[in-house]
Amino acid sequence: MPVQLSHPPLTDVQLDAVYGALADRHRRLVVVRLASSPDEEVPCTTLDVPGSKSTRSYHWKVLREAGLIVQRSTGTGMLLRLRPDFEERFPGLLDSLLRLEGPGR
Amino acid sequence: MPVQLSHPPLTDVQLDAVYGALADRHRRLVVVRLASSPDEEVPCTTLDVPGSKSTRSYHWKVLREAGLIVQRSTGTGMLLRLRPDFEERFPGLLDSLLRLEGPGR
DNA sequence: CCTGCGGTTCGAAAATTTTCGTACCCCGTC
DNA sequence: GACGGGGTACGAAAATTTTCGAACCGCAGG
Repeated sequence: MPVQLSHPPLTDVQLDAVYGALADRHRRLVVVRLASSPDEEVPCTTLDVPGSKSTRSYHWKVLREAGLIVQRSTGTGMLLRLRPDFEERFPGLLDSLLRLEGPGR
Repeated sequence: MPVQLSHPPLTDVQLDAVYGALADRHRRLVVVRLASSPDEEVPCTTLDVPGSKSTRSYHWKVLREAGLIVQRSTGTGMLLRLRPDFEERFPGLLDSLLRLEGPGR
């Protein structure tokens, strides 16, 4: 089995988790990057998150469990993209983030 | 001296601190409450934050240092209000919070 | 088939956040 | 002026988050 990645139902995700996930600058910048092309799947190797590979993996998990991203394995590498239904669950939250920390900030 | 409460210049406040402060539901609800009447000073005794008095005091401090609130002592009790220049520093962030957790949610 | 690369998970250690008690302060009241 | 109510600051303990290494897995290439 290609490793089970838990993407919780968004109805289970609480604001605590979302704000908690966004309380880290590197994670915030990942979200901003993904949001800049919401339909694109981005290889996680291209994302600027410091630390060992287990640390990076931990950050993807935090973002996943906050409902912010979808993570898909391609055997040879991981792809991340913005979770498309996030906006529906927490409308406006991402807009607000992008306005504060979007391109050019 | 009536106890020195540190209200940092908003330019010093980072988004990390703001999202961190909002990662706690009780603190979020305080902000929502204060935002419901932004010019009003609310006695902190009326706010629903559980814990001992030092714990409550700690939460005010977190909110203060995130630039979210202004805290004023009246000798006989503390008054809190929304920090008026917060919106200017982090435009849209409060709106987003209120939309998600405002009255009736 | 073996090896290397890119990943996850687990467990432990480190760092940070949260909680509380205690000591202390200010103010109003008796 | 002593007392009590409402607060902050500090220090220690508890809880949570973050980091890392080690063990492991799947796939692509030689």
